[in-house]
Amino acid sequence: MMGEETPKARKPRADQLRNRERLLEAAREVFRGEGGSLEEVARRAELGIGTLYRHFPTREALFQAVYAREVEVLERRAAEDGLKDWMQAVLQMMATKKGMVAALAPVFEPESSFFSDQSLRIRAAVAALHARAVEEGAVRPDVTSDDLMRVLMALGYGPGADPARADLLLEVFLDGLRPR
Amino acid sequence: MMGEETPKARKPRADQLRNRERLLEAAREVFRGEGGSLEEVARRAELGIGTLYRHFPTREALFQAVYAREVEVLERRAAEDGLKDWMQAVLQMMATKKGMVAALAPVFEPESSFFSDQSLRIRAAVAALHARAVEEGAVRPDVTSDDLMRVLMALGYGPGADPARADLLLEVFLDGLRPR
Amino acid sequence: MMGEETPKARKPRADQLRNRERLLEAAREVFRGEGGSLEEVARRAELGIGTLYRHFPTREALFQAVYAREVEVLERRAAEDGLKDWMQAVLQMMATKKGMVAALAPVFEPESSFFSDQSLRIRAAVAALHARAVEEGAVRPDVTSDDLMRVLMALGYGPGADPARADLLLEVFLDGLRPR
Amino acid sequence: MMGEETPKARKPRADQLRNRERLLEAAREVFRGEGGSLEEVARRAELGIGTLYRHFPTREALFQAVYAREVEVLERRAAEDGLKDWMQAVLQMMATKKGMVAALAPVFEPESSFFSDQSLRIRAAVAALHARAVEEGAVRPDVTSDDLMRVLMALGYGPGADPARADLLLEVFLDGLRPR
DNA sequence: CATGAATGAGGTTTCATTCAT
DNA sequence: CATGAATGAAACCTCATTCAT
Repeated sequence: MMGEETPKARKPRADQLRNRERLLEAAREVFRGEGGSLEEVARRAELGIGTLYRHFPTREALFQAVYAREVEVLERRAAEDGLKDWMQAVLQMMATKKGMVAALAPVFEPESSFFSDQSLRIRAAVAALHARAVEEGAVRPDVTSDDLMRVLMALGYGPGADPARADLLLEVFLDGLRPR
Repeated sequence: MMGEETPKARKPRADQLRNRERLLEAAREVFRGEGGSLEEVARRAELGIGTLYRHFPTREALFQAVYAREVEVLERRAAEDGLKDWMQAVLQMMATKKGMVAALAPVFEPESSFFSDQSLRIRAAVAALHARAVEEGAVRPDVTSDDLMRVLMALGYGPGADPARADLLLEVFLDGLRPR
Repeated sequence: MMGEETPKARKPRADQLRNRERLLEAAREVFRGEGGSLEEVARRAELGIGTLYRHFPTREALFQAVYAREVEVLERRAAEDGLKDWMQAVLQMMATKKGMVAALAPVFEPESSFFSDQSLRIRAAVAALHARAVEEGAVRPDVTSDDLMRVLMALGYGPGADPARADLLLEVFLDGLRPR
Repeated sequence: MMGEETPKARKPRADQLRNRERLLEAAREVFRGEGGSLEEVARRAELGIGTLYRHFPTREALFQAVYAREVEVLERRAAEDGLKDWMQAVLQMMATKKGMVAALAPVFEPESSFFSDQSLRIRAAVAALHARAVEEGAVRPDVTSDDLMRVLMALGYGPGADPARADLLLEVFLDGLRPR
């Protein structure tokens, strides 16, 4: 398979990391478009399917690896920003790095327990943000931190989501969030 | 297969329509629950797979037909209800008739041009609702009618959407929607 | 796939039974030789893999179907013959109809509960044979009816089994079986 | 991988043998339990798969090597024991060291010519045992030494074989073996 | 018209084997 | 020599679609 593209050249061992990157990059591209077979990921990375499986023994594992990094960034920013800034930043990232979006979706589906690690971490981060905002009176107390995530996911990812409108709708929502 | 149920009677005409209905109903049920093969649809409709294909020559065709149905209901209600009532009703329907949700998603994806007919009709309906609401001062004029659809999709369908929270979040949005 | 062999000819519906037979025959041949993929069975039957799966939705189902018939024959004869005659007959069948042999193996593996139906039936038949033989004083009472089956399996199927020797060894066993 | 266990030492020679042993031991364990990939063998031996292949260039080669080992033991005992003791011992070994059983099976399949070396040796050993037993009048002369092997294989390995019953059935057989 | 058997492409996964390091 | 990453053939299974009856 590879042989057809580089008849003689044999990939050296040190390329392992490189291959991993290739697979992740390919996976990012493929997962973007709803669906996508692992075979396609391998093909796009110009690697054998076996290689993919060596690096990521299950579909889930690949998924997680693709998105782990994105989630980390979000988590970090949650610690630094205020609620509004953070939400705006998230929308921004969603607009530009489409990969992250797909990443977050499963995180907030309670069923998917295998994402628990990342899920827990980011939820904790958002919970802190939320708590601060409630204290400051910027958020009605009957709206939970999970609600905030939901809205974010929806605005950035839901069907019909449009980055160009997301900011405005976020503002609308934040306006509505203030306790009456 | 069907022959066993209607041993003698060779119904001529109305059965056609009946079958179409059965198929649509079955498709709705099957598409609801994440996936489902056409074979399963046919089985549930107690019809042969061949019959399904006579009525709907591709999977897409069946999808569209199912979706047309739901959209009509929404359209009708849009003419009767006020904005808030309508939105609540839509959320309600989303919560109970999961099929509709899946149906609507493509409507707001601009790429899917084959849905254009229904898409245009419901958009027109919502536009009317929106116009009234803006006139009444219930909606900031910089929020478009498509934005309203987005919000609905988001609350009812987006990742992590939870019917139990949707009503509250809709209220928050509507609060935020009022011109300052 | 079939098309390549019979470019125009389309198999008529009535061939369904024929196909079933073809699959069973192919399975018998393939299963004979330790292992064998379902794909190979389909290939040998000159049918698509999908067809195989339509007829036998699981590997187990195919297995059972292949051997159900053989077991029936054994069962019938058990009712008619005496112990020695029956055992000789079984060895005879094992020697000629290799399929049956493979059939019986799982029957006497206690783990495979899915064969329980056939397993139970034939065991019952042998138990009756055994009971009669014990009464007649032809079989030591500490040898069970399952033991008898074991011996048969061993002589007819075990590694190195040789039909040409089986009769003699059976005789040896029967001699040994007499209560001292 | 191994490097981590032996950080500095570059053992020159004896390690080779050691590795071979480790691989054989691991293979024995793995082959025991129905299947098992070569990768698993290597892992269990705490060696690289490449190393495995250096020692045993094909799966078959490994199999044979494992088998040779077991057969040697049997051969040695055949020289020391009497027939009954030896047969009991074999059954004993079969019950505890399942690996050996799988190993022996091919020996008595006349098709597998590659096992000929070991096959010949053990056959010779059994032939000697058999000859002695015939002389002593313990074995009907029309029963061959291969027959003895067959029975043994079958009782210990055939379908439905049960170590708990094997001893009794062996006794039955030996009883039957006595010339009338 | 209705039926459902047949098809095979395509997805997932495993594993023996090769080869650069 | 030892290593293990890479490979891809091959197994398993599902499902949209076609077509003879």
